[in-house]
Parts: sequence; C-alpha cells; structure tokens
Amino acid sequence: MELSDRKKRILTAVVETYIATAEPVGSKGLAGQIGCSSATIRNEMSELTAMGYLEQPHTSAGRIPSPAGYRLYVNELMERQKLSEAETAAINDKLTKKQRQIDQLMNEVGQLTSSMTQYPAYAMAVKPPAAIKRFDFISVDANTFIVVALLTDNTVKNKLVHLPFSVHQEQITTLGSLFNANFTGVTDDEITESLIRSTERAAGDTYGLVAVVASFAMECLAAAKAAPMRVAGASQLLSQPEFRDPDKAHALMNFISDGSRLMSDLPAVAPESNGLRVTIGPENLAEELKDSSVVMASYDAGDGMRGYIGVVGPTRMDYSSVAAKLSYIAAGLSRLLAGSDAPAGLDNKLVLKESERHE
Amino acid sequence: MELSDRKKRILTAVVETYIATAEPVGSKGLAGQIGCSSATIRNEMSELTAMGYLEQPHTSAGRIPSPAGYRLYVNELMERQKLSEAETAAINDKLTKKQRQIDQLMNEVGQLTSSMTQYPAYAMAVKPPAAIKRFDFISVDANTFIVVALLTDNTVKNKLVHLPFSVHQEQITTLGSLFNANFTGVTDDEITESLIRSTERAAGDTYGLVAVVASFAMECLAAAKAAPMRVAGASQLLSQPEFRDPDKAHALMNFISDGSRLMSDLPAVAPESNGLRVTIGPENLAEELKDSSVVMASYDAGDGMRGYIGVVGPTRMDYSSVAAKLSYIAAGLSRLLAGSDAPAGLDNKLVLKESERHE
DNA sequence: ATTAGCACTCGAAAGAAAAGAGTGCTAGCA
DNA sequence: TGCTAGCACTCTTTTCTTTCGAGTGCTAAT
Repeated sequence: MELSDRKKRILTAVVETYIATAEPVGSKGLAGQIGCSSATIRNEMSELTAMGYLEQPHTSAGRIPSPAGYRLYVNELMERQKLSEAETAAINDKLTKKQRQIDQLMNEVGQLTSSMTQYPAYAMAVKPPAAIKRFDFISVDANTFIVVALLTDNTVKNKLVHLPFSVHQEQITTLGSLFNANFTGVTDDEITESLIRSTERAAGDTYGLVAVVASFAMECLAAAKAAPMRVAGASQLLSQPEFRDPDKAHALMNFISDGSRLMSDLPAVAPESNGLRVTIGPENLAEELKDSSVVMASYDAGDGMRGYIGVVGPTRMDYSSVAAKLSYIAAGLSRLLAGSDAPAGLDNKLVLKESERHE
Repeated sequence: MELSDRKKRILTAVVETYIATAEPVGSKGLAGQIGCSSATIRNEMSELTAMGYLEQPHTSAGRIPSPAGYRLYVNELMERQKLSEAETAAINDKLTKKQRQIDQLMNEVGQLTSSMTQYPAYAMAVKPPAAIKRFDFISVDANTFIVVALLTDNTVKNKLVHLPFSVHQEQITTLGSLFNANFTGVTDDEITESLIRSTERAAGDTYGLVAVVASFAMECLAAAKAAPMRVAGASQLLSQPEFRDPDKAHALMNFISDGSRLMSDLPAVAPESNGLRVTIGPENLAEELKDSSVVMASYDAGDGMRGYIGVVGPTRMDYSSVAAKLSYIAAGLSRLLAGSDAPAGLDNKLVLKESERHE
C-alpha cells in the first residue's frame, strides 16, 4: 500500500528531526514544516503508527521512527546528500597520501571515516587465497641470508635468517632451487609435514634450514590470508545520547572493538548494487547490534580484493550524510587501489600503487 | 616525619579497601582489621587527614586516600604481589607465540596487558635512528623488479616495482651499485634532493627509476623511525565506577585512543631503576590524566630499542596487582626480544628472534 | 592512651506535588 | 469529506520535602 504524499513528508520530517534532536517529535513542531495544523498531523501520525512506521515511547510523548520507518526512509525518502567542498577536499587529501602498507592504510581509512561521520568506523580488506610465485635468497654474510618471497597477489615478504654457523653460497643456491621447485604455487594448506620432510631429504639438510624457510613460507601465506581489520573512533559512541548508559555503551564498545566479531557478522549480506548496505536495528544478526545500525560500503581493492568500510551507530543515525560520505570514501579507495591497473606512466600513481603493494 | 606503625596499617587498610570497594571507608569497618576501637581509628584518621594522606569527600562520609596517600602506599606500604600460576602461564603462553611484526607484537602485548589488568593498556617500542646497510635488486621479469633493503637494525624492507617499460638486467645492476654506493649508511634526513639529483646524473636515468627507489629508501627509514604504539581495551574504562559519567569517560577515552598524545606525555619521566613507574593523579602532565593514574614498565627490546607498556586507570587503581603484572610482562618481553643475542642453536628461540625481526 | 556514648552533619533515597508536553476525541467549518 | 480548534486526559519529568543512615567529632570515663 502506497503512502500519500503528505504521509511521506511527515514521516521524513519525523525521521529527520528525531535524527537531529534525539527527542520524540510531537505534532506541534511539525505543523509549521508541513503546512497544516497540529491536529491533522496528529491524525496522520496516528495512522503511520498503526502502519508500523512510527512508535510511541509512551502514551504522551511524541513519535519516533520504528525500524520499519527508518527502512522506508532509507529506501525511498531520504535525499542523496552531496558533500561540501571542504569535505571532499579533506577526504581526497587524506587518500592521496601514500600508504605503504595495507594495514596502515586500513588504519588511516578507519580514522578518516570515523572523524568524517562522527561514528565509530571500521575498515577492512578481504584477500583472495594466495600462493608463493617465487623465492629468492640473498646472501648477506657467511652466516646470514635473506629469503624473499613474491606472492601471487604481488606482495613481497622477506625474512632475515641469522645462523649460528656459516653456510656456503652453493647451499643457499641449492636451497633456492629446491624451494622454487617444491613450494611455489602451493597454498596455505598444501604445505604439509610430508612436503617439508621430502624437501629436507632432497636437500640433505641436517641443520633445519628447510624447516626455517618452510615456516617462513607458511607465515607468508597465513599473513596474506588474514584480512586486516581496523576499528577507529570507538569512543565516538559515548557522545551519542543513546549511549549515556555506561552499560549499554560498554557492551557495544566491547563488541565493536573486537574486530573478529564484527567481521564475522557483517559481510554476511552481500553488498547491493550500488555498493552501499544499511542494516537497521533488529535487521542485524548480532545480538549486540539489535538496536544499532550499520552502514557499510564496499570498494574494489584491486587484485580481486574486495574491501569494506562502515560505521556503527544508534538506529537514529544520520543515514543520509553517512551514506554520502561512505560512498565517496569508498569510491576514492577504489580509485586509489584499483584505478591504476591500466599501464601508467612512472608518475605518482604508479608509485602509489606499488607502494601500497609493498610489505 | 615518620608515621607510627599503626598509622601505616590504617592507611594501608584504607587504600586497599577503597581500591576494592570504590566507597569511602569509615572507622567502623576498619576497627576489626586493625584491632582497636572505631574511636581510636577516628582519631588516627583525623590526623592522617591533617597530614594530607586522606581526604573526606564530605563531612559525614568515610575517608578516601589523597594522591599523596596513594603515593606513600605505592612507595612504602604496598606489598609486592606474586602472580598466580595461572596468570604467569597465560602470559608466557601469549608471549611465546611467534610474532612476525613488531607492530603486531605491540598489538598482542597491548591486548594481553589490558586483559590481564582489566584496565586500558598501551604498548610501544622506541627505535633508534636507522640507516640502510645494503640494497639488493631482484629482477622478476622484463619490467618488474624487487628492491630489498637491509637496515642497520636488521629489519628488511622490500618493494615490488612494476614498470610500464622494460629494463635491462645491466640497468638494474648499475642501479644496484649506485644505491649501494650512495644511499647506504645515510639516515633519514641525509637523503636530500641534491643527493637524488646527483645519483640521477650518475645513472643517466631518465625514467625516474632513481626517484622511485630513493623514495622507497626514505619510506623505509621513516617507517623504521616511527615508534609503533598500540592502545588496547579502552572500553575497560567503562566498567570502572569513576567513569560512569559518560562525559568523563569520553574525555579520557579520546585522550588515550589518540596514541600520539599519550606517547608525548608519558615517557617524559625516565623509568626508574626497577623499570616501573607510577604516576598518580595530579602528578600527570596531561590535563586529561589529572585524576587518573598511569603505571608503566619499560623493557629492553634489543638492538638499542627500549619499549614501554602501561595501563591507565582511575587513581583508585590496584597498583599492587598491576605493578606485578606489568613487571612480569615486561620481563617476558625483554627476554623474548633481547634475550637471545648470544649465539644460540637453531632452536625455537632463534626462529623466534629472527621472525620477530622480520618485516 | 583508649574506648564508649551521643549529638550533629550531610548526602542519598524515598515520596509527594507540580509542571508540561503531547495525545485522542469531539464538534464545528470549508 | 477533509481540516482545524478546543479541551480533557495521560504520563513523564522536574522539583521540593522528608526521612534515613552512615560517619564524624567531641566529651567523659576507664
């Protein structure tokens, strides 16, 4: 059943004033905005309440939006908001700064998102499974060498190995060809005890060198699999009136500070067409989020990586502004991370791209 | 002026009950513990108040320790507490897990400290200035190579450079010797525009290769200088009754979440002989910490690195237990990071050491 | 020097009253 | 039929009082 135009205007006004003031909104205040008397508004509101879009905290308070009301607002009523010059400039500025590590980038992005939206924010990148493309061994001195591994996702890992005895150059070379023969192209779970044993036999290795390098390889793959997840600005929660109750605040903060919990519940729903997803109150799976809302945006991080950024806040969240900001940041990230896949000159962009892939 | 033995006993009891209950402690409750009547205790407490060791929130409440009282307690009265088997086991267990990156280690340590003490915790490592010891260039394919840099602090950094044109093996080799000649041994601020220019001239480089590698070098040194600082468990604050006021909690959480602020104020005082430092309430420099306390411990991170771990909490902090835990964790860290400098067999310890130095 | 007794203080908790915001309903008006 | 004005009613919030009790400080006795 379709809502009358005036009902829509009223619902929108209720949602937006409630978002702004955190107080139930009454008929009187709206009369001016809508252009009819408070009594009319009361009738309309009473119907909206019956339809489930509004709620009354108690008999004689104003109305607040129900989750369904927010949902309708988000889906149909709210206007796509544009960012101010200053805001886009701030975001662009932050994003063009070179970030050497994906980890650090996530950190920065989380902080940026949180400070732009005034809500706690998280940022994460999901990686595809990786394998090692090739090994290189650099001999530093008689008993020191560096192992360098190039992964299929084009990250490079390395490790300095310092031995209590000296090794010959040939030994290192042999080790290199052995590893390039046996350990390239294998994924995480394909490095088994027996693979290590057989390589050891082939190397005639009695000093445990193979074991050291193999454990390094496993570390590399494990690290490549782990999705860096950062939470920033958790304390922003405390400035929201709905979290003036320290117990509530504590519960939610615990939840969002624990990245793994957040992570396991959030990407459950695939992002929609436009890359934005809003989950309102009870729509959230996690019990802790039942009266909070989450807005998340996904971005293309290149190399088959898909990343997510999002914010967590009370259901009374400024969806319109948050959505605009997240979209803009996500788009910026996509540009930054995946935008230079086409061959490019040796300009800043290239350097950026490469440095981001660096570890 | 020295306190009588009984006064000490009373002060100790007041501090410890107040720490446990967060309620002002009255004479009646202490009578049992001390072994004399409440009236006597009242007289003594009244004197302790006059001396500045106790305070009265209002005329008819019990006494709470003043900062000076806590100070005396920390310096002279409190007993060195021993950790339980379970606690030491938990710490050891956490610490013996291999940590690949110093960043990640700080993360883990912060979380460990926070969960052991139930207060927000921070962990950081201060690094000495570093330079690059040597460069290696690994050619991957016609237009891709990897730069590997070994730093004086024995960390290894690398970067994959993908070019839109192909380079000859000789070019790479030349580049290598040039960088090894010009960019080794130089620190952060010694990489100047003119050094880059002159290297470019020497290389006859028109494609900006030198610039790319030079900026990589600068990034390495910058990263080596940055002290990783992690804050964990900030939400623990909210479980303390003194932070039930959301505004207070917010203010302090903002402060401690911002690592840089915390960092700039904390290490101002050099750690004392035993590596433990307690700053109580107004002793703190930062305005935000004026009614909180900070306990920090320093540890030897090897290679001239000195690290700090600490917790932040209300002045009513369980100093005794926190001090014991921090000491133990710091000692463990020292052992982990600096303990294997002596030549060691190819055992776990070696692997640990090497992997920790890995980047 | 210590203790018992007692009047006194002052915050916290409980209760009562007043204020105020908003609704729902009814009746009148275009 | 749809809108508006008016009014009684409801229910929270605020404020004010009262009561309660823990704890002190003092005095007098041991």
